[in-house]
Amino acid sequence: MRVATWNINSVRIRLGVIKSFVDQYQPDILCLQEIKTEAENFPHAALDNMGFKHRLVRGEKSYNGVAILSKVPLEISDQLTFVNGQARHISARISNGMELHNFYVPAGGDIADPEINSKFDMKLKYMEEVANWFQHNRKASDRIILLGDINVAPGKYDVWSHRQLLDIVSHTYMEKYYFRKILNSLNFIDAVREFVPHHEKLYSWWSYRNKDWKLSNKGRRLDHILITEPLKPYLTNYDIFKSGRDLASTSDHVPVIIDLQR
DNA sequence: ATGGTTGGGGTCCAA
Repeated sequence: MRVATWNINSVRIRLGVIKSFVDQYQPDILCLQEIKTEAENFPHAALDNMGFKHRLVRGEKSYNGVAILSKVPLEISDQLTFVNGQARHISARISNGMELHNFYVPAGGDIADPEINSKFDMKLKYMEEVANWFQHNRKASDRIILLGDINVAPGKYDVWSHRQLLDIVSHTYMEKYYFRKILNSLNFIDAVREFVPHHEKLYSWWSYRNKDWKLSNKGRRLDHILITEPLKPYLTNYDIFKSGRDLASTSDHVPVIIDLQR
């Protein structure tokens, strides 16, 4: 089973690039973040035509919003709301006993100080509540996938320059502390790093604000797929659709993919 | 130190 996560930065304007990705990678489950639409305006027909007969959508107007698109049946699970009422989480149970949690963690604004930037404060609190929820409501022996745009680059080699980004939101010690708390809540495994050594640079996002994203290559790994220990034996492959960043009118994030083989 | 770009909705906010 192939599972992918993609911050799509508006689902309605990206149907073309979603089709390109789906044709090339054939994911069984595609989790989207930042769909930027209310559920009633979600482009169900177009995604149904791409083979996703099962869809769970939690949207809001203009901002945020998440969706799970699937070729295999889904059963809606919790829709968690932390810190504020925003649409940043949706989850589903899959027939083989797995539970999938799709998150869009707050970006946190520009200033990395919770005292003067309420958005950064909200991000830290959000991550703390995610960690607490898993610790209290699930077990490390459960089969759980936690994925999405976590908006944290946790490792030195998850950013283009560790030194230059130490005080930049997404790579501060505070955010890395709470990322670690989420990992520790159920002993999650960072699936992609099972395949790529920690000293190799790896990104899933490149800003729009560069003339040539590939030339400057100032990327960060903000999108993650975490799995609990019972799923580790099934993890056979990963991919990051880096060339997708070159598609016309695409998101600033690219899809991150894993394969779980039965 | 600053500005660079994108999307949504509505003449600005969030990323």
